Amino acid sequence: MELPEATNFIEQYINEDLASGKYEGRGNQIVVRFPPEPNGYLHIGHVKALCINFGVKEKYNGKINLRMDDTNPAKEDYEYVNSIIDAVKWLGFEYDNLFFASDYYDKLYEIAEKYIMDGNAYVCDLTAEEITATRGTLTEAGKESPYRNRSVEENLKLFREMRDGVYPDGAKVLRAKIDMSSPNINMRDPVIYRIAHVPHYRQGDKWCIYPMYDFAHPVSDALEGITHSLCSLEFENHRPLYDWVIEKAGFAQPVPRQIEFARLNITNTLMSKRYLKKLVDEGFVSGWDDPRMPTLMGLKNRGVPPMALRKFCADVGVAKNYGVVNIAQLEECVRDELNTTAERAMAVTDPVKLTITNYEGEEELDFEKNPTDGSGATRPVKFTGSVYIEKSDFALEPPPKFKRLFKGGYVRLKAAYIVRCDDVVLDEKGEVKEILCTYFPETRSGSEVKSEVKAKGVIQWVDAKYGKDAEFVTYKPLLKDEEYPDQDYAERLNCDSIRITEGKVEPYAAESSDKSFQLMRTGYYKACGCASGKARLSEIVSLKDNFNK
RNA sequence: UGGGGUGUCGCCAAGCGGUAAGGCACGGGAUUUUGAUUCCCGCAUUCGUAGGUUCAAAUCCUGCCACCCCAGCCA
Repeated sequence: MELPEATNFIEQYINEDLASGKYEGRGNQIVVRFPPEPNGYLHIGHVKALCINFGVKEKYNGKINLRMDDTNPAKEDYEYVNSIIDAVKWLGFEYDNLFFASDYYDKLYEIAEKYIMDGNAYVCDLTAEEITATRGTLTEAGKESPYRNRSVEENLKLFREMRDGVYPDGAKVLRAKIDMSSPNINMRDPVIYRIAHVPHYRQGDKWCIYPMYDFAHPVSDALEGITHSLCSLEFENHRPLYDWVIEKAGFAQPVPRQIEFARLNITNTLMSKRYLKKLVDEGFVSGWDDPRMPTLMGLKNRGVPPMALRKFCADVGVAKNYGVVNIAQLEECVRDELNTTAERAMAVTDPVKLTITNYEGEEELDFEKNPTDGSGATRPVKFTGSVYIEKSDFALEPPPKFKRLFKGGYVRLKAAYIVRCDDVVLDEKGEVKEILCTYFPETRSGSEVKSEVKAKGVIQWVDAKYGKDAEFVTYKPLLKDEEYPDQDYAERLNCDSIRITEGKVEPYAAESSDKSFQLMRTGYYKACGCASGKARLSEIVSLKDNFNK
C-alpha cells in the first residue's frame, strides 16, 4: 500500500497504523474530526487544530466531521454553532458531516447502563466537595467512595431515577469504577454523568443528566468511526481514560487513537477565552468581531485573508514542544498573501498639503492594481495637482540617504509625475503647512519620453479634491496601563492582535466586509487592498479627523 | 516531592546511528514608479547537562537539571 510521506509525528503514527493493516476492513479510510464546544467563538488558536485535522483528511483522502462537543447545556447555544460553522467555511474548509455530541445522548445513556451492569460504574452520593476531598492528592492515593460497591440492581435503579428527575442537581453522580489509587488522577473513579436540570439548546427538557467530556468524547469518536482523535497536549493525561471508556463500552476494533499535539501560542496574543470574554463584557472592544480581537471574526474584520492563516499554521508546523510563535511570523504570512492578492491603494495617515504651482486642470491617471500578479490591470485615479502627502515623506532637513522630498529635491508621486520642491510654507509654530512644487509633464507615469529629471524616491498621495469624501476610522487605545484586568496579562494584552497601541492611530476599514491591509513601508501599516473593491484605503483614509485641524 | 510530557540558532521546526533541512527575525549586496516586492549572499563545528556504548551519537544507555500538564459534578 502506498503511504504518503509523513511530514510530522502525527502523520508518522497514521502511517504506522495504516501499515499495520488495522483499517483494512474499512478500506483503509482515515477519519478525523474537529470537535469544538459551541460555547464561544473560534480564535486563531483553533486554526491550528483545524489545519491539522483538515490537513490529515486531505493528505489521506479521508473524511472529517465537524462535531459540536455540546455536553454542557449551561454554556452552549446555537449562536456559537452558527458562528463556528461560518468560521470554518470562511477558512475554506469543507467538512463531510456536521454532528452533535448531543445527538448521542441516547446511545451514551445506553452505554452508561452497560457500564453499570458490567460493574464498571456506580452511582455515588458524595457531594462535589466530598469527592474532591476523597480524590487524594498528587502524591497520595484517593479513598474509595462508600457507595462504590452498590449492587448492579441498586445502581441501575438509582441511575434511572437520576435520569427521571428524581434528584436535584448535585445529589448524585455516576462514576466510572476504575482505581482510586491510580497515580493518574483522571483514573480515580471519574464522574461520567452529572445531574443538571438545565434545558439543552438542542434537546430541550429531554434530559436532566448530562455526560461528561471524558465519557462523551471517546464514545462520540468511536460511534463516528474516527480513526485518529487529535487534540491538544493537556489531554495526554486523559488518554488512559479515553482508552478505558472505549474498551469498556465494548466497541469493536479498530477503535480511535488519541494523539496529542502542542496548541498554538503567539507572542503578545491573548488566547484565553476567559480574558477575551472579559474584554467583550467590559466594553473594551466592540464585540467578538472587533478587529482587535484574535477571534476569526475579528481577524476577518481586520482584513486578514484566510489563506494567510492557513499558511501560517503550515509554516509553524506540528510538534509536542511548548512553543510561542513570534507574531512577526503571522504578519509575514499576511503580507505575503496580501502582496499577491490585494489591490493596491494609496493612503496618507498624517497629511500635509502639496501644491503643484504649474499644474492646471485635472486628469485621470492609471494606477496599477497589483504589480505582482502580472495582469497589468489598472484603475483610474483622479489628480488635480493639489494633493496630500505623508508628513514624514517630507523633510525640512533631510537626513543622509533620504530618498523622499525636501526643498530643492525631487520625488515621484506614485502613478503620477516627478515633482521638485521649490518652497515650503510654515505656520506660526514653524511646522510645515504646505509644500510648493513644480511638476514635469514628460515624467507622467508610463510615459515613453525620456527626461533629464530623475527622482530617487516614490511617495504615496491622496488627491486634495477627490480624496476628501472618505472617512477615517481610527483605533482608540484599548486599555490604559492601569486598567488591565490582571497584571500578569498586561504584557500579552499589549499586543498587535487586539491593538493596544499606546495611543498610536492605525487605519482600518470598518464598513467593508472583506478588507485587507498591507505593510507598505517598514514600521507602519499604510495602504489597504480590498478584495471586494468596495472600499480602498485611498477612500477610507482621511480627511475627516486629520485634515480639518 | 506521584504520574504524564518536553528540551536542536533570537522565535517556530526538520532530524529517527553516518557526521545539523526549512521558515520567521536579523545582517550585507543587486534590481525596483511602493525605502515594498523580487533576487542573490551570510547567519548552530553544535543539539538542556554530565558520563557511557560505538570506527561514528542530536539520534542508543545511565544519572542529573529545567520547563509544561493533571487533584471541575468544564471541555
